[in-house]
Amino acid sequence: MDESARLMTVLRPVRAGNAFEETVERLLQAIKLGVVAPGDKLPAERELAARLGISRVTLREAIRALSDAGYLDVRRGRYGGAFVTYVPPKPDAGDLRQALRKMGQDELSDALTFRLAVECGAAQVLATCELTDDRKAVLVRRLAELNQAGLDDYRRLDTAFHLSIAELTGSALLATTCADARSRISDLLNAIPMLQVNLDHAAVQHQAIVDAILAADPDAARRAVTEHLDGTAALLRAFLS
Amino acid sequence: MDESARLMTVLRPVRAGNAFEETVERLLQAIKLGVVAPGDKLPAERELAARLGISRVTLREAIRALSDAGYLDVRRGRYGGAFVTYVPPKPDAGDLRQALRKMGQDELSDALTFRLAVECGAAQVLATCELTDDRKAVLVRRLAELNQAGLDDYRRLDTAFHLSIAELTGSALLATTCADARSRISDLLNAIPMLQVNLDHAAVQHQAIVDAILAADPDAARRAVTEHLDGTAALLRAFLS
DNA sequence: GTTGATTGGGCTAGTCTCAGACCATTGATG
DNA sequence: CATCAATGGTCTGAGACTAGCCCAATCAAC
Repeated sequence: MDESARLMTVLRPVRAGNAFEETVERLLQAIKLGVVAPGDKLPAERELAARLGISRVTLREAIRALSDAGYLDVRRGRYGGAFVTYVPPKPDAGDLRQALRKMGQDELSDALTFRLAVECGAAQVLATCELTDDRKAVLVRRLAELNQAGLDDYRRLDTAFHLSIAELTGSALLATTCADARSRISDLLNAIPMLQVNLDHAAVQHQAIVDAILAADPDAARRAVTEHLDGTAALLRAFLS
Repeated sequence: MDESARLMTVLRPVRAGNAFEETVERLLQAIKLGVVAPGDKLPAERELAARLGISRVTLREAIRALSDAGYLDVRRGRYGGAFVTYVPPKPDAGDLRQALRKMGQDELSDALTFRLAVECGAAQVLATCELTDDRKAVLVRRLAELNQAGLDDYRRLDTAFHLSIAELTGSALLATTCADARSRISDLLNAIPMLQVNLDHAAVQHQAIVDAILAADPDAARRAVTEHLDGTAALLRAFLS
């Protein structure tokens, strides 16, 4: 709150861990957010190492760790690669309680507040842009895909829908930040039992978000996103008690 | 926009540079945001290295570079340390144009969008919280300090005011993100000539932001922040043309 | 003055990380 | 069946980074 708090904020660790650990986290983020869907493969090692700005040796250590942990299946030879084998565990109230306890109240609160702020910010910015028709089409298509999703694909397409909002603003920084915010709670979201009631609710809220953005009404967009995310947060907090 | 865009977002470089470069950036952020005011000193090397999670050797290289560049004055012995000598250059339209050109249209647009989203998000979250009296007091005090500021202190106290909004939400992630967003354009902001008209305008807008937060009106908070930041963005864009 | 605590300055041995080269495997293609 | 391009697997030497230690300078307190 005072000046020293700001020192803590800015003079925080420069690196979250060593190159290996950070690489594992990044790959895990790509896998758990469904950026590379189950059955798909990661880019080739040489290309991926270049994209991540690390050496092949370090990347391979990370891939090895994820392979050992059962997230990836690595195959050699042409048309080989690191294939994603991870499928999110079935939603389970017990797992959720355990994950919530492991995360800790403060960290959970921080993550939820962070997500609320950046997703609301992204939506209201998008509602302020003059969207081209094809951008509008992307948004509508993502919503349609989500609504047609089966239970197995729901979380992945839900993620895709939410991230699309940030991406469509055209700000890479904002897209990155929203992806980061979501990945911090993706395990929790995946563990929430999917009741038809909740899915119906979410569908209505998703539609409200899209309507507000297409209507260029930032206040409505803000309220719609807040209502949607507050619903999820309330669900999580209910399991915590 | 499509799936490959999301790959770019998530599989971005793990590290922005080597430890030395990242440390220089971090210290520069602390200096330019005024987290350590001119004349103040950084924490002792041993403590700072621990906070930043790097070795003293690397930290010293960074401090040496900033000392050579005229940002710091390093003194040995007890009560010594690395004292901040940097004072923001006088606002200058020519410098601003040069900085804007150097940054590039896309990067500028990204940074401005990012800042708008996260600061709006922070303000509306704060307007949704049930604020304790002392948190309200912090906000009001920061605003008062800013209003009493002379031209030399204005930018630093303006930064302090804006960052306080994010800090008061209690989310460290959000505070960090807002600090990052601001530091990306701090050089530009510092170069904007300070006309009394603009300062008066800003004061009214700052008051509107605080009023909306204290009134627990997130829509009003969102609009007030948007109006304020749009004003700054318009000023910058005017200089770019 | 002398002392002692605190601070920056510097050295070393060891670990992490990297770039680049080369090897081994695979499977579509001809 | 032979080819060959793409891919993972491996090694090496060089450079970056670290932890820990001790030295040198400074200045308030005694």
